[in-house]
Amino acid sequence: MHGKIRAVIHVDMDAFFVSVELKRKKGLRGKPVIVGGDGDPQSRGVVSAASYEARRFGIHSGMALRRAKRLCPGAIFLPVDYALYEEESERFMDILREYTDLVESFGLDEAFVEMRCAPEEDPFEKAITTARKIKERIRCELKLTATVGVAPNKLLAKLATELAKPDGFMVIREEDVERVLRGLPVRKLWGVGEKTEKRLKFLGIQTVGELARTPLLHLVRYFGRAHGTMLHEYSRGVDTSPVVPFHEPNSMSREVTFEKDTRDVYFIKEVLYELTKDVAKRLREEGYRAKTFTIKIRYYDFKTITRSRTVVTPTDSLNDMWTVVAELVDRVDTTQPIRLVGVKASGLEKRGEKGVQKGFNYG
DNA sequence: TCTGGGGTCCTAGGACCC
DNA sequence: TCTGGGGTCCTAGGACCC
Repeated sequence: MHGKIRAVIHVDMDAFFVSVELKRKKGLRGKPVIVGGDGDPQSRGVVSAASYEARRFGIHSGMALRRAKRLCPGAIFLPVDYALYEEESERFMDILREYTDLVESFGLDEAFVEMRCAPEEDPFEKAITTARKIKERIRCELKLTATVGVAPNKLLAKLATELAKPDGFMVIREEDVERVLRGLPVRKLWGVGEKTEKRLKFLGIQTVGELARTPLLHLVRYFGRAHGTMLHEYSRGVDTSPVVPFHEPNSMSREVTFEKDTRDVYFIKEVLYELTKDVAKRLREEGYRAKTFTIKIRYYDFKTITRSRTVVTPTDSLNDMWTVVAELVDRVDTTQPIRLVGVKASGLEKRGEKGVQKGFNYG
């Protein structure tokens, strides 16, 4: 017994931040352009997006700007302009929402789309037709290119765009799944990052096909229940997660890396106060209260610690929050140079909604 | 080489309760 | 005197994603 075949579309904008910048700086087309940090390649920051010309030098997102500069001294570095990309992202999402309300944004430049389908319709054919229209409208109306994937679930739709980039279109049907996954390096699978790739390699597992042949019990033993089960399912192309248009936030945070490491406690407290202020402001703007507060400290050697405290009554008051945060700061070692500090509010509760009554007995 | 900032989810141990 | 099992919450750390 299985449900109706689904068809999920994944849309992924190509080199989004860079492409948006090129719309207002047409002279930079065809050049190695890098968007990241404050635009100064000597500052502490990373690449947020690189043009395909820059990628040819081995530059990719997440790379330190200093290193990118070394790899490609002639590259043009631009500061991140979130407000601009958000605006463009809105236009992108608006196009998608014209076809269905089942649009799940995933960052500014990606989204999953699922069509509602009448019983007599073929969801795959409907999705493919829609996907083509979407790609064309992004090209015409936004003057940007996107890669679009269509597959039976989110996992495979995202994999399709990954394989078809840039400016691509790829369909993975149920009958293609085994063939597509078999020879793929495990790193291409959603949820397999650097660490998991290393551990799998150590176990002699390099391809998704090999992963699929590994017994579930084996994987659970090595990676824990959740992760092991996930690896087992994903290696077979199995993913039942729905397209969810809206997620309630679980946390709100602000953090900042200093240009130079510091041991100045007063300075650290000042910065944390500003970050706390920002988080408090956001909580109030969006109508949440939080009951757990966490500070994060990253030392010069990248060792990172967190200290948190949960209060009984959720709050959005700066005074309450700062009282907790200041107390947490006193619990950390400030004799070693610090490169980053952060503040996080979690355990969020929508303002006006009382917490669920504890011990209430239904039925 | 030298590693952002904003998130998500999971694990593991201890406290506490029934 | 010794021994349960299940559940939830809290804290700290870690992997992963864009």
